[in-house]
Amino acid sequence: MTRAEENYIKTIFHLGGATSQLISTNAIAEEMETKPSSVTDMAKRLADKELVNYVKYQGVSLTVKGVKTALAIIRKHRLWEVFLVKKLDFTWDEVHEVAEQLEHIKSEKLIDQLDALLDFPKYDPHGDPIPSKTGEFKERDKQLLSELPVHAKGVCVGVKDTSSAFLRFLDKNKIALGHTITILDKEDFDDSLRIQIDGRELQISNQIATNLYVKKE
Amino acid sequence: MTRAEENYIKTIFHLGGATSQLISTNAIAEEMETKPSSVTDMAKRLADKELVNYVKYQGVSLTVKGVKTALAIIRKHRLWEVFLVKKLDFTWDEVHEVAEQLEHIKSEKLIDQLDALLDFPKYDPHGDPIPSKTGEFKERDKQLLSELPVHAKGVCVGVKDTSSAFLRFLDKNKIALGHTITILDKEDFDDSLRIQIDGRELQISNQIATNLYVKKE
DNA sequence: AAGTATTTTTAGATTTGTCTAAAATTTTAA
DNA sequence: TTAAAATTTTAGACAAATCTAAAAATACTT
Repeated sequence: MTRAEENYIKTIFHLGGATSQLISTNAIAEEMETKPSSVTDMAKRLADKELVNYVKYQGVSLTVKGVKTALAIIRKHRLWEVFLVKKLDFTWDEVHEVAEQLEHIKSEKLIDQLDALLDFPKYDPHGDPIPSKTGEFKERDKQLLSELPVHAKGVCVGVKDTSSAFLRFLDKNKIALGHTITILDKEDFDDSLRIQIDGRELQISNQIATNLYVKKE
Repeated sequence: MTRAEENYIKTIFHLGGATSQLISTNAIAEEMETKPSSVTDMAKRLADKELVNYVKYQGVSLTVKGVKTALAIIRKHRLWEVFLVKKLDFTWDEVHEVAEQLEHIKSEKLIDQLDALLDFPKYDPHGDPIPSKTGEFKERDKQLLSELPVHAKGVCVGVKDTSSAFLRFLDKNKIALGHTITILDKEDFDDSLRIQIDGRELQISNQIATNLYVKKE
């Protein structure tokens, strides 16, 4: 498996998951910041290797083998993210770029031992679940903060947007995974929220609330 | 810098160090298990980037910039080796292959933090010195065990051959870095040695003795 | 010093992954 | 339902890194 192939597989999983829904070459090209014609070329190569089903003019979906491959890469990516934050004091907005490189390192022992060093973490620094060695992968029970009714309480368990800008905003406002958030009030006009977190009161925009995952209490 | 370029720079340093001695394309090809014609191509590319001096039909040597690059890669390689052994329980014969991959990861913060996590180690698991961030690099004062006279004492500080076969031999015979070795006797016929190590007596061949570095006491 | 052997380079081909521009197909919409 | 718009594929080109086979340069040897 080449690095490029791995990146395509990961992107296809990101866009379509394990479903058989066909993902267009255009969508993949957009996500990977490349051209549709390049995607077509790669789609054929991946189909030859039985990692994807490719239907001309329709798109691609991952085969069982492709899903397995994708989960292995995601497992590596997220374990490395945990390592960077827990052991090397990276902030959660710094990890992605380096993990993108580390995820391609080939060594089963390396990943198994890293998993052990980190105490077999279940979630990465953004709250996303880490697939097990065998590819088990349970999406956490969660919902967007914006979907909670007034007076409801939830524990912050993840972020949808993982951009540096958003993550740094959260750091600046001391909003971190594990914190309990209570919705004090909703503003109909702009859908902004008044929340309580960590004993503080905060006014947050709808854009923030639609990118924060919470687990209802 | 591409991965291939980095590997060439590393090999040239390995064969010629920081000297201006020209290394033949043949020697490089042999070391890298590739063809001399491929080395010629790369030599031109590296010369374009001012990483090597290339003299047609004579060979290449590293420029100052090339040496700096080589030391940065070696620093990364050796720090990762320490990490694998100290944190992930790799044995010293398992680290090379994985470190070959990890040494190409690009992130200054990653290496700085890794260095700190490992407590700023001075030597890698094979006893080779780790260049500092600024490229400082002092070869340890050492000599081959085979060069020691009878009754001399030395501390084991490194290995010349880093093959799995040799390293596993050392493990099996409980010869490790830091152990004190005393030469009890030399056999003229085959240059084998009778040594004392860790309270035990051991007969070792000349081939072993010419691949073990000690620091005379 | 000339001729052979060795080393090194050049020329041309291959693979991977990418691109642009043009052709083919599918979708949308009047 | 047919023309226009959008999407997707093909064709041809390019760069990196490699190879083989042949040519060129250097080194050895008598």
